Amino acid sequence: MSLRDEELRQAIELLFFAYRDFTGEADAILRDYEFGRAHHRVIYFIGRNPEITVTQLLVILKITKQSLARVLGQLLYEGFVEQKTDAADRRRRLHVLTQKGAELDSRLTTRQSHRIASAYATAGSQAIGGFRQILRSIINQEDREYVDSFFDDGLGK
Amino acid sequence: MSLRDEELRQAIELLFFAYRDFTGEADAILRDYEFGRAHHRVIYFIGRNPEITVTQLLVILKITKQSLARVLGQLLYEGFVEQKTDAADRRRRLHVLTQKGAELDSRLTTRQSHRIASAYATAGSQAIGGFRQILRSIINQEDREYVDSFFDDGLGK
DNA sequence: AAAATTAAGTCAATAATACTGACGTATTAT
DNA sequence: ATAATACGTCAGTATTATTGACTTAATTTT
Repeated sequence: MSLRDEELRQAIELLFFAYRDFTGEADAILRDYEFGRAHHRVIYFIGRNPEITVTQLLVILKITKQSLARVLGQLLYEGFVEQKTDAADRRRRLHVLTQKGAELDSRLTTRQSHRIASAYATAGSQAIGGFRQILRSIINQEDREYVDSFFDDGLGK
Repeated sequence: MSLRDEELRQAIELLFFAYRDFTGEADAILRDYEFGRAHHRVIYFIGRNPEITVTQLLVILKITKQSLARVLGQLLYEGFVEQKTDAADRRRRLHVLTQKGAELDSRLTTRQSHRIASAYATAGSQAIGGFRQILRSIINQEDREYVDSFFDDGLGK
């Protein structure tokens, strides 16, 4: 195996282990609520994009409507998410986190943020820039647009 | 939301999208074989660690024996993986890829490597270093040992 | 040599997450 | 009026994973 292949295999493994450990901590919290990773993603993206519609969630999450329906239905029923009709287009349902939902989002995100923050803390701003740049390059063009929407205007929405 | 929170949320999203798109391409190939991501991981780690035992696979993959049994059984049955008894300890089964398995591994890994290679190509060695350093920090202590075993001796095994 | 441990394989029952494909209804756009 | 969009829901299925228990074979410990 060439040095180059070895380098690339290492990157593959770094991504595998980092992603697994990164999500593992949140998974453990979710078990208390009898939620899975799918619930986490829905909560996360509603928290990140208040008043997001069903269609927008489907685009971001790239899951089928049926998968989303199950998860979103539970979150609505259990009061983590609230739905309201868009006054401008009454076909649309706008989704926001309730206080309960925001608390869970915060609990989950805090853990993951700490993990990132610790990694950032021991690294310089150059390393952080490299991390971000390379991850961004790995992402498909289509998804990059979403990511960039936060990158561009700094503080996001 | 503070600038710091925004920065950390961006990192969370970078990881989410990068990992999804990174695995998505391989998933598409696997569908042709009626295999899932679990099969990919088993093939990958057998390819990376020839003569690996069942127990070692369980430690790396952190799945249950039953989950592994199903996937590994299929791979053995369909001739992607071969098993031989360890002469030194005849309880152990050593696993290696067959030529067929090595070909699939190569097909999958080549795609993912290209994605990484493109990302690396436009970045400098500093950025690559930052990427690796931060991903490594995100990984749990226990798993870091495995990753480091390849880092340390440069070319690995 | 007997007892304990380890490695592997297998059983049954279950859960979470996702899929395909279709259909109905309300609302908005053409 | 007709077409398109947004949402919700149906039925049926697949994949990946879980827990917990048990057996067999081989090795290590006492």
